[in-house]
Amino acid sequence: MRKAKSAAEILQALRVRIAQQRIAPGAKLNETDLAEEFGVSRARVRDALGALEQRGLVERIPNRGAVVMRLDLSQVFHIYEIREVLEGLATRLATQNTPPEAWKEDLARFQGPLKDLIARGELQEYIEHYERLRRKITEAAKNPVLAEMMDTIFEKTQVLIRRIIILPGRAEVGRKQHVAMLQAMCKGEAQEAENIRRNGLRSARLALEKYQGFIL
Amino acid sequence: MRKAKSAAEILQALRVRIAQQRIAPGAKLNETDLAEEFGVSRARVRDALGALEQRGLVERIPNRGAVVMRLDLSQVFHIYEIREVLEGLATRLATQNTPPEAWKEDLARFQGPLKDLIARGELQEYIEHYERLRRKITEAAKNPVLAEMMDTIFEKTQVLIRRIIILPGRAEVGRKQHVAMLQAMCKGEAQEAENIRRNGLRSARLALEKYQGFIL
DNA sequence: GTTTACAGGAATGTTGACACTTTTCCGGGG
DNA sequence: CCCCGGAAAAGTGTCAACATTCCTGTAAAC
Repeated sequence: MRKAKSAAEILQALRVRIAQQRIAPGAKLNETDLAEEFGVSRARVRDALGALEQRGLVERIPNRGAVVMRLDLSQVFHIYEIREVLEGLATRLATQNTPPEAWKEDLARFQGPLKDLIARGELQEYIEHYERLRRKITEAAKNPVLAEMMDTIFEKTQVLIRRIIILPGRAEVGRKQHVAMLQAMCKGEAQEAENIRRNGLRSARLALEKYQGFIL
Repeated sequence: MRKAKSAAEILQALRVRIAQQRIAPGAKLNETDLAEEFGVSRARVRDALGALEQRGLVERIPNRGAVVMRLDLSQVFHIYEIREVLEGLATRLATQNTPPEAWKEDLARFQGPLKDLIARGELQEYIEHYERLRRKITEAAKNPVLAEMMDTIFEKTQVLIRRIIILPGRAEVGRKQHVAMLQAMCKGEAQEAENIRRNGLRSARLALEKYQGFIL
């Protein structure tokens, strides 16, 4: 029984657990157990579960409790179609709002060190750099509503990144696309950067489609 | 005290009330009153308020209750930036998923009768046709996740449509853009339709920017 | 051996009461 | 007249107990 936490903290804790698959898809969330673990009353846990339900991370079946949402393939494609346009928009806005020099160091990182990382198969570290750039772009877009939407939709498929990136040649393809995108951003070509980002996510979706049997 | 309703029904009822501004922005939602009105316990109302909070329709201030979210101008622009790409995507998907003939009758309606409607100032009826087409496109896109997102983001600015449409010449401009979009859809040119829809929403945003003093 | 009925247990849904915070109202003082 | 306590009222946050539903295991019947 840990220290008592607020409802928001419980929500956040469960979000990362689900994103990291520390709770498996389809697993049941026991209200009583969670209440005891977090040191709060069941009502608080229920609030958090309600929020998770609204975010589409769990499904609540009447009288049977909350289970972690299990996403089927079609849903994943739907999400990737949306990510295509949302992240494209974020890229364009970030390019427009930021002086081009700001992306120089990111470009250098993706051209040099990260290439070696991928070659050596250090994918976990590569993922961390990828997510860092993604956050930087999201913030630079300066659109809180967009940031919120991207978060809620991204966390649904976060678990898939690790599986996509190990597909044959996929990591290197993604890196090259990021280099091209960052080059456009360094030149201040917002529209071009948006197009590149969109194409990048579309190719990721197509790779998913091709290898779907190996992923789900 | 009406008939007892489920939590989902209360949520829906409050959603439409807020969308129609039957509850003014900034107004406080009294839990006890709502519970009595809907004939349910306060806990149910609290669940519904929690859902509204997650959707960004109300803001909950500790120990002071839930107030209807009051959207400032910057937020409106942020939302329109997102609508631009989301509705553009929906238009492209709808065009790809549907035989071109399906849009013929909509095109005819926007070319003929609706032009007269606008000329006669029957804006309310025009809005209804507009929203009907919008729903049809959303469904034809066959992407439930996208539909859900468009709904949640659209309902935040729904109240503004009536104010934008009365701007000088705005209704007619919007109609012409819809005609152009539907012509592209009738020819099966999905990419072109997406671009037209995006430009249409951008021009609406610019009109908002220009006349912001008259609207908020 | 399989199936069905039933009882016990476990988990969720619901309610009402209680504690705490904020607001309001009233009276006194400056 | 205005302003400042302070107590009462109203409203929200929290909790624990109760009701209901669902799952499990056992035993009997076919």
